[in-house]
Amino acid sequence: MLAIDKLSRVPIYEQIIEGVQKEILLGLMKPGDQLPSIRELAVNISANPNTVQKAFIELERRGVMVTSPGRGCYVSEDAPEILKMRLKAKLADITELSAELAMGGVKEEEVIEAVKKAFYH
Amino acid sequence: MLAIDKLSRVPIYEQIIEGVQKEILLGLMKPGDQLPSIRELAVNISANPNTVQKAFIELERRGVMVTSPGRGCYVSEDAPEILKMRLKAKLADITELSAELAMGGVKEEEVIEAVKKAFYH
Amino acid sequence: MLAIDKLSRVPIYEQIIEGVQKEILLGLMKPGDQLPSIRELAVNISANPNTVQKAFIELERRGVMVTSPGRGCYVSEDAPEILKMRLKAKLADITELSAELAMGGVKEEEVIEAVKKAFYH
Amino acid sequence: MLAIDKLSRVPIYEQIIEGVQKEILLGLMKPGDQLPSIRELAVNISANPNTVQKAFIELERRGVMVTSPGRGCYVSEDAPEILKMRLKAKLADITELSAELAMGGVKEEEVIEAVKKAFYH
DNA sequence: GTGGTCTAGACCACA
DNA sequence: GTGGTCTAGACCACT
Repeated sequence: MLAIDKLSRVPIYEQIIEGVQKEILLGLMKPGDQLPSIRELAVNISANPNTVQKAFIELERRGVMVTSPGRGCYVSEDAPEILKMRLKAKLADITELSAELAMGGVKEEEVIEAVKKAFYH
Repeated sequence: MLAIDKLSRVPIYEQIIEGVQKEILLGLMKPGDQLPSIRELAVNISANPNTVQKAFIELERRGVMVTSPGRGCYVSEDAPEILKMRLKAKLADITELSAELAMGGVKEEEVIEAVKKAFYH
Repeated sequence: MLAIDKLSRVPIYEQIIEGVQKEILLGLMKPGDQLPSIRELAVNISANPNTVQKAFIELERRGVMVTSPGRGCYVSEDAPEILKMRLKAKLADITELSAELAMGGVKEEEVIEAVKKAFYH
Repeated sequence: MLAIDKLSRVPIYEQIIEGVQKEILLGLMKPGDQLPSIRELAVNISANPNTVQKAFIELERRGVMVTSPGRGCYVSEDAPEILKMRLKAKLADITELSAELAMGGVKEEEVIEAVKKAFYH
């Protein structure tokens, strides 16, 4: 069940996207699994079906799910691979953030420390 | 001179804030230095004065600049220190991003590698 | 045996129609041949009988098959001829698509090349 | 001014996409040009702003336009090139359609004739 | 039941 | 003024 924070500045539809992707990455959902229907999920998180659909459209665009009108939405075969690729692309964000910190005089050790905190936790 | 990308999705006023802070962090502007006037800067980057003012108000709120009504805006004495504090707070972002990568199976070494790229570059 | 892609955005009933017509055009089914029963086909492609029936109704409407209540469905005598007529109507689609390409500056030779690829292949 | 057929089975938002792309391909709109605002266009074609936005989101995803929140939407620099690439990709559709016709016994000359009709018209 | 499209109308942040 | 998000509720085609 997705955790949605309606007060967050992060749009609901993005939270849905992140939530679904996380479930797949964690193996809670596997390729071929059927996702909850748009209406059902909308009720569950008390959001509007249009908002859920917006998230699903983006997930399909990313190749993470396939939707078959009239039948439902399914986790795509390539979903895990695609998501791992997307994650690796985020390493560039780490580099960018680090560069910003480096520019401001933060020591390399401090940054690496911050990274390790995530892994030994 | 600030580099503003008008087609970016990053709000212009944020780009101004970031730009000014960067100049201070790099030592291009020092405490006591006078900033360009709102109208002057607005013309330079062909933006709306209201937009520039919004950025200046936020910079003052952060304690990075002080406004002396009728005389202009100046980099505050504590600006460099304040900005370095703000930077360190971003270490939490690094940890958060790393945790996300860790969850997806990215190896710690890969993340540290990405950090080092920023420092040995 | 019909090949149905349940994840396709093409409605299943259309896939059935296309599949049957293709078999007739290829001569795999001839006028007078009996088609599988609705229930049988539904089981074979694991689809809903209603879906199969919808396809059969349309095939009958097109004059490609005839239903003999209680005895089954058969390929009509005129099926091959009717299907060839329908195919020729698709030449208009080719013209329309070509016009679109022409408008965008694609050379006539390139389009003809694309056509030949289908015939010398 | 875009021509929208509300009775068409083609969704309005797709008609908008096609219409905008056509204007760019024909050179009626050039890179850097500002598109009508979502609300303005919605009024012009008497459609809902949400519908127009759906079209614009897709156009941006294709790299044909860039949108700058608060400022408006602009034809991207690469728009003409991108659209020409997309057109060439449609040559595959021509081949596919031709293959279907070939399978049904349509002569190559007839298909080429249909292509020429689009160019000598 | 499912997803796909559309309308009407609201509120927000940004320029 | 602009675009971005969201809700409520409708109608359609497909299964």
